[in-house]
Amino acid sequence: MRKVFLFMDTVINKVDAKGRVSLPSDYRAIVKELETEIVCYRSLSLPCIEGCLEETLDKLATDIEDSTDFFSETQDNLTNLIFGDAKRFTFDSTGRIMLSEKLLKHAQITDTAVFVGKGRKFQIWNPQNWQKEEERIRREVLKNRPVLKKNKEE
Amino acid sequence: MRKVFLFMDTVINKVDAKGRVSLPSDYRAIVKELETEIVCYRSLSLPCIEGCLEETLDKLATDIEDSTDFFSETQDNLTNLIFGDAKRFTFDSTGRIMLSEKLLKHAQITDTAVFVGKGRKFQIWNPQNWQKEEERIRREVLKNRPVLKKNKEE
DNA sequence: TGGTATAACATGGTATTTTATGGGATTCAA
DNA sequence: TTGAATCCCATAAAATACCATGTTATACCA
Repeated sequence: MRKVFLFMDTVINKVDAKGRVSLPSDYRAIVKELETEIVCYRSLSLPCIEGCLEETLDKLATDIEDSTDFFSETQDNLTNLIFGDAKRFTFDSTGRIMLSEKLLKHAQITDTAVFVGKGRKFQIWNPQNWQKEEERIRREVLKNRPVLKKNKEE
Repeated sequence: MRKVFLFMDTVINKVDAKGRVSLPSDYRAIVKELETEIVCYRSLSLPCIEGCLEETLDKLATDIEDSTDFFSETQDNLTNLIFGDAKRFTFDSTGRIMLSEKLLKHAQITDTAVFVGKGRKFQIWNPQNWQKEEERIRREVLKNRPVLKKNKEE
């Protein structure tokens, strides 16, 4: 039994006419072992789909409760945006999930999708968009390398 | 049960046409005893593959979560770069892992690879590149030797 | 200490399994 | 009843497990 569960790697899969995509087998293994489900929602800031385990969203709910006021507009807005958008996605016997029109449109995905591991989360991108975004991030992080180091060493 | 786990030594192994390489047996022993897995990714600054234990990356994920905000751009950038590139590598009954095209290309490895221990991490190099890098490092350390000594004795 | 037996290892090759993906059948709901 | 969602089957390719062999390192004994 493994001890660590991380979404990793970058894999490109096809999206068929019905909107079906194979979830990367590594991701499936995590879902199965933890006996949980995948949840997907539109990224708040980027043109991509974001996914995580149900547990992770549960933790987020707690964090939002703890860090914002029950009656605050912030809490209202956040919870509406996130949980109003999120949805469970179970995969079939061949390992595919069916992404909704809403999600596909937001990420501008048509016939190909890129899964990008983010540790506790992952993202699903249009391949061209992801390529641009990756280049942007590399430039950004290399420029600010001291920041990365600082975080690591603390 | 041993108390110390360090990747050490420098081992040269062949890479076959499928990209298979024997993981040094010492490394395998660590993975087995800790009941964990190896994770590899492209070095951010050098033309080599870097590897560590899954636990190490898990700790990093936790550190990033703790030191940056769930919605922050910093967290986004970092996790994309690190976990998007990293991948689990399990070895078969004969002790081999299968390196991906992406990794081999980044490290300019074709038919031979050098494993270099780095303590908690290790690196995999193209033999010629490693030779040059080692010479560079030796020169560098000799140049700064007084500083090194000073630190030790204080 | 020297020599031999034994075990571990690296590595080439092959067999088996898993995975991605297209297509069709069945079920469900509006 | 029609469109959509779910399930099931088929297939090719890729990943993985397994087997065999020569070599090196280790353990053992005289």
